[in-house]
Amino acid sequence: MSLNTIAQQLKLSESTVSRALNDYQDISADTKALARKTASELGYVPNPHARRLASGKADNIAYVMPRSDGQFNSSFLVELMAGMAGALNAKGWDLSVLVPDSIEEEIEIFQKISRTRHVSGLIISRTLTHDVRFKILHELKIPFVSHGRSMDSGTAAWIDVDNVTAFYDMTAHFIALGHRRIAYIGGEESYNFSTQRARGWRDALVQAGITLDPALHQKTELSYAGGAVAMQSLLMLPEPPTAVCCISDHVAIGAMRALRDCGLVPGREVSIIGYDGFEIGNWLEPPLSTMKQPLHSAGQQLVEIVINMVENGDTPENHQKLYRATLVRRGTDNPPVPGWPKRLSGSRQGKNTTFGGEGK
Amino acid sequence: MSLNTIAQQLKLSESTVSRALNDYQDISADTKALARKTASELGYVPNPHARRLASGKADNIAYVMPRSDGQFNSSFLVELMAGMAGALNAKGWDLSVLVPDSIEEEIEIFQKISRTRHVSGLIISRTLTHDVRFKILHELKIPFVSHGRSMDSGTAAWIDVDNVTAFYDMTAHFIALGHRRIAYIGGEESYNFSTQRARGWRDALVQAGITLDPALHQKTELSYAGGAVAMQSLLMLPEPPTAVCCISDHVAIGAMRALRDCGLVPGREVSIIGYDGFEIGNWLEPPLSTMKQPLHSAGQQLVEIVINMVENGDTPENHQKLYRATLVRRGTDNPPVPGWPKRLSGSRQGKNTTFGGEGK
DNA sequence: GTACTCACCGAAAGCGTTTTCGGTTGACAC
DNA sequence: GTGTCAACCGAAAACGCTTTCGGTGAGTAC
Repeated sequence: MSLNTIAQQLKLSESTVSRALNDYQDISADTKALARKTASELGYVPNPHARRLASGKADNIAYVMPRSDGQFNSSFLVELMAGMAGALNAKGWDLSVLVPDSIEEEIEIFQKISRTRHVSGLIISRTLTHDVRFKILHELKIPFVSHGRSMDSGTAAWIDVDNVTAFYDMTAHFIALGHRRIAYIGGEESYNFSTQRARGWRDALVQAGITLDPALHQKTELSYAGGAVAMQSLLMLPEPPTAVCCISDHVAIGAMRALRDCGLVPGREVSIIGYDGFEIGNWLEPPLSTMKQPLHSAGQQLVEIVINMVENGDTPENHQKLYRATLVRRGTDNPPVPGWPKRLSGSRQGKNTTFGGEGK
Repeated sequence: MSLNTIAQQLKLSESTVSRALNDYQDISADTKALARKTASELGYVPNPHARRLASGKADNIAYVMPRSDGQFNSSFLVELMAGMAGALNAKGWDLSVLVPDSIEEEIEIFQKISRTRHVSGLIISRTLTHDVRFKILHELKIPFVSHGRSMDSGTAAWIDVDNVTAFYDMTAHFIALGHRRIAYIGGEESYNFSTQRARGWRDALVQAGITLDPALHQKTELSYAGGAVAMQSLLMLPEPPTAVCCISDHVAIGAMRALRDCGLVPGREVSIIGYDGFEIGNWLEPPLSTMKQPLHSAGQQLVEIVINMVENGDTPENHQKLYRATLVRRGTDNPPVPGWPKRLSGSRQGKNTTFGGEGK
């Protein structure tokens, strides 16, 4: 079941069979056909380790799975990875995953890869606003593409959803519905997408001539609980918002809970739009409006980019692509209602003021 | 940066250095120390391909990711994979993922692995009641462990949650609350866990001397929409149930929606318990009661088992382990209320009778 | 007939390890 | 002094493939 087997059977040399199978130019068409035929008859599959050792190519790419830091629920990962695996499989490459515990460990892994080259390309995600990984990977000369930009992504390859436009659109949609007092619940500035989304929101308000109220910009933990806390703060304001842009569906779901706990109905007194397009939102009461991004194809594109960089030496800078998220209207985006806002602060109406439940 | 480099620097032979680094018995302690020291000074990392080619060992394991067939939302995968990656990393092994499109492709991959041995062990999941993979992997002599049992899992290695007991406990809990008319929403019998969970439900009812009503056993698609449809059918019964055991949190969430659409409150007229322990359930209205299983440690155990089988040749049969799911009471499990059940069939109260939304 | 080209193939040198097998020491016993 | 034995190390053969380089033979040109 090695090259040798085929070579003997065909009375050819190993090298000829090897080149025939790899479609070299200096092998006759007849020989190629013959080699391929007997190879498939014998069920020959080249030994990947030998191949990789000899060629110096690893033929696989690794995806750096975001650390589960409690900040994110990453159910979108599965779809993304399915996209990657599909595209890789078409090439016969492997997908391996790395789950570093800390940024230090992550960097160690990078250094190891750069030494042994046992991984030909890398996909990173969850980029920080300032992200050292771009510099490090560049220096180590490891081909990589990022899912998400960064201040440091410079000439690197990346694909990213257009966060600014997405939140601009979301906010503009609220404005078109008649809202004027529109809040934004986001996360720490360390995450790049967080600042971008805030910018989209701000731009739309400015564009519409609405004066910015800093109190309407909430920064919170990116979790259910974080969304709930932030919404609670908003409701305690002298003049609460009539619409809220949420950085993620999870935050939005937490915010919905805070509304209900104050006796309000999400999408009536206070409209809400989330972000991620999770299917679950469609099964809430009322169904959560959201922005959806195409994850499966994003996964595919990511690997295609890395493969191009590895095989053809493509310039990373030529692979920077922004794609667009689309609004999915469900039940929580509606025109403002009369009689709201009214002042809630002082009169604690919440039936439940602690959030987080049994948590994880 | 190869063995050779170290050998020259130390004026030793490559083979000596190799054995020193691999802790062979026939190398003096001094030499070992020396080799290790300069290896780490030079930042030497052995080339995995060469190592694997020479040793014939792959030092990695692959996880067969369930096909995304729309039947499942697999947000639990991330936690499971994080557990695997952590345990593997401790050993210096790699984790790769396979995402076959069909069972045929999956089997092809298995055969390829058995030929090239480029994967030393396998983890499969989402086992079917009758699952050919057990036989195939056994014949191909690929070390593997399954997350979930099957009728065919026989002497294979597996770890699994005790589905029967979990649903027995769930049902018994309902009975203790005073319910007598308890339904079960499950999936096709082809999934093994589906039949097991149904059995737990049935056993508890029989044990309590409650006569089984076949109409209370709903089989549906394992999705939000499936849960909604099944619950709707239950509500149309001459005598609807007062409590429902759901095979998954997703199904339970769909069922909650169907209840609300009929003007009912989940956990009041009809109690509901789901399964999976998803964090999201805590943020629904009312919060969904559920059963929780420890996924992170399951991932760890899975890889530990495979590694033991690969390295020590452990007998698979000695690695069969059942762990227990625990009830998480939140808001949807309550005693029955007076005035219910009442007959709904005929008087269509649903404000929304189509389910699925824009979903996929 | 010589020279040159071109298409095709084989020989052989890697790739960086592991692992077997044998050989060289020195110590110790008799 | 010979033999024995253990401790330690080196030589060299794998592992299965890729890739360079050179060589053969047929064809074409003159």
